[in-house]
Amino acid sequence: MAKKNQPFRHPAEYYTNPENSIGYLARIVFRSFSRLLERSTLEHDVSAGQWRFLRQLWREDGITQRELSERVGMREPTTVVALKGLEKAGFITRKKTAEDRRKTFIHLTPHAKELELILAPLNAEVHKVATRGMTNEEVETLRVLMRRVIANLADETAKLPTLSDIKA
Amino acid sequence: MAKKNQPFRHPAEYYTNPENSIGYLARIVFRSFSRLLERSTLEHDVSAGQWRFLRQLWREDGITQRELSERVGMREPTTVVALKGLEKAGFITRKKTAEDRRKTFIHLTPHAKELELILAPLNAEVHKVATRGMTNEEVETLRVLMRRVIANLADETAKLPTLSDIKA
DNA sequence: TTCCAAAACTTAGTATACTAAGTATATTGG
DNA sequence: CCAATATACTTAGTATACTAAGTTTTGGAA
Repeated sequence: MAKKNQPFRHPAEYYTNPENSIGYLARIVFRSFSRLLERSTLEHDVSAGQWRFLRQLWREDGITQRELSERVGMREPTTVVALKGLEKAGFITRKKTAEDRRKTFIHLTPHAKELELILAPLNAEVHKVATRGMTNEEVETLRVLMRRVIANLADETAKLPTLSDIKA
Repeated sequence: MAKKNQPFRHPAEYYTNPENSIGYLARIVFRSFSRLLERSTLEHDVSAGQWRFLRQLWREDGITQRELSERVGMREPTTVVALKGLEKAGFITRKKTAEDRRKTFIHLTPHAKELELILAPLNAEVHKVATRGMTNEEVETLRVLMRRVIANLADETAKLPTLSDIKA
């Protein structure tokens, strides 16, 4: 990092105040959002973690585990564990084909499909609460800026080798 | 929620696209940020989780566990576990006083104090990467909007009883 | 055709974070 | 004063998420 000698936006001390740190603020937004959402979804026996995978499957049913991982933004071992739980709870089934026996396709059960009508509005409710008092423009600005931060960090992460790459 | 009949900002389907969800975007920002930061801090044997507590202690040394939990935005059991690790690693010491024997005060070791000079700039670096191509105004707007979302969610969470409160 | 590399998933081990319920100490109301 | 409540922390159990290192299957190059 910092190969070019660009000036820092602020001195390092500035970020010791968590309220100034994008990372800290994002964590609190995420956890608060998740906690509130889970209060509603748990009444339908769906945890916040499960909800994240169901949301994607409502959009695209029958994709592979790897595709699902990418869309949800989780690593594959996380997906393996989550799918075990979803399968056990009767929300999904896993199917193998002769075409490519490495792949596992994930399908929603009828029950899980029905849940969309109940659970999707609960998410919209939390969104409404989270953005109370904000204009549509402000909400869209927030999204746009977060996406830019995500893109910036993804670029940098792709650039840098991991610790294990270095050791190898 | 939704006691007043305010209109929804968008239909529920809108949020099935993760890219439109504040919660999803905040999670990805948080994890990307955390991952990149940890790459640097791990070289000094500090994990991302430990870093969060150290950052607060650099600001306020000698506070109680409860105060530390609040400032860092974690629940107390999380703090207990984190402090065990920090103590074992030689970053903090815990002190009891006769004044109030319930309280535990957390103090940085000299080594941990020295680390601030090394680790604080690493955080500033990640911040620089995360906000690359953004103006100071945009960065400040992002912070302000995230703080508003946090305040909105905190209000709502305080209002609602938890599941266990209902059962009690 | 066979061997090597890549792709898809799993397993193992760990860190982070929570809720619920417990212990010990302090404070407060009757 | 003392019982009830509140405060501060801990323990137990679980969910979420990761990295590193497997296994199995496929595809491609020699």
